[in-house]
Amino acid sequence: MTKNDEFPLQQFLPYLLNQAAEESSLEFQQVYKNRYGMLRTEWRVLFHLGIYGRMTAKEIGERSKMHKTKISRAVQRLAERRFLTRDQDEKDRRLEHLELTTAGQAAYRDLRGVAERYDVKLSATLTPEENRVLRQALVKLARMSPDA
Amino acid sequence: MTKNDEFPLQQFLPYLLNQAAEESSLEFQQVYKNRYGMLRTEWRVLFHLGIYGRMTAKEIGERSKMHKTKISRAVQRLAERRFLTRDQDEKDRRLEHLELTTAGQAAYRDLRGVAERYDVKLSATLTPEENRVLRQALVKLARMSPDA
DNA sequence: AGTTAATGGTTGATTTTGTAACTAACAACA
DNA sequence: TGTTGTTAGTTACAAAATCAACCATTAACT
Repeated sequence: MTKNDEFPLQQFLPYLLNQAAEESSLEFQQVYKNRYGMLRTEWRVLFHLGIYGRMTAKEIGERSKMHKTKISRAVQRLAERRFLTRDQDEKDRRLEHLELTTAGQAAYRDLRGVAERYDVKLSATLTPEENRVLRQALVKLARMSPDA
Repeated sequence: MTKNDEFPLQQFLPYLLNQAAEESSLEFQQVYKNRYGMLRTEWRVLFHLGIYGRMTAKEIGERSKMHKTKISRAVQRLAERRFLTRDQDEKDRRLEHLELTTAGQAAYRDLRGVAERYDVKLSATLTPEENRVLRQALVKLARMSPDA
């Protein structure tokens, strides 16, 4: 009783996207986890600060679409480990400007290198067309602006 | 001090894939969560049984790449809610054959309809080329066989 | 048969996430 | 000034995922 023609689960986009996302994240995850004890939210915050420089938790939330509690906890852990500093805004004391420490910048540069090489490796499994169209389609699905 | 040219985070495949996966899963998640109180692992198990019929937890794990503890707990919850039955194999008493109940089949058919319509909706935001190439590339990245 | 290894599946402890309620600060406006 | 509403960020508690250790059973090998 093999009735495998009922629904193409492997073609269902949310399923397919999750499978591909999980699988393609594994190797990079090993690195930021083993090398710096970071979680996914933490490398994301780290990268935002590394790329865009000094910014507030709110701004990170707007760019990354992560929930503010995730960001709050990631910032806490990164601050404990001295990867970033928190600096209260003088005019609006609700705001905290976050900035990478030297150690944070070093970790960022290191992981950025890993990410760059890993992305090249992943891209190599796809044709040029697949690479181009894939990224384009993903951006649409994530409803993100292509640059940002 | 805006130094946003350092690393194209939005082009980093694991990041992009996760963003797209999360975003594109939200709407479907609302349905299986609100309508049946299911978790992601649970609808996945339900679908596997709905599509392929009677099978064991191990077989589900091989197809879905979910960890066995996730599957074990999903099966428990689905069994409690009478969406599936567990039937011990006579020859190898370690094995349990799982099968959807009538209620489980009804839930599967309902959710499958939702999934089909949702997939059409998602596809509609992409061009035909994007749809074709996207799925093709995702299958490669997920290291899955296209049909299954 | 008896011992050891491997397998299918479960459980418990810990970590991580999600949700909602919360605090402190600011804004708007009477 | 006082009241009400927002906003940035935190915290508390429940829900869920992770990881390793664990049974029970079967397989493999002597």
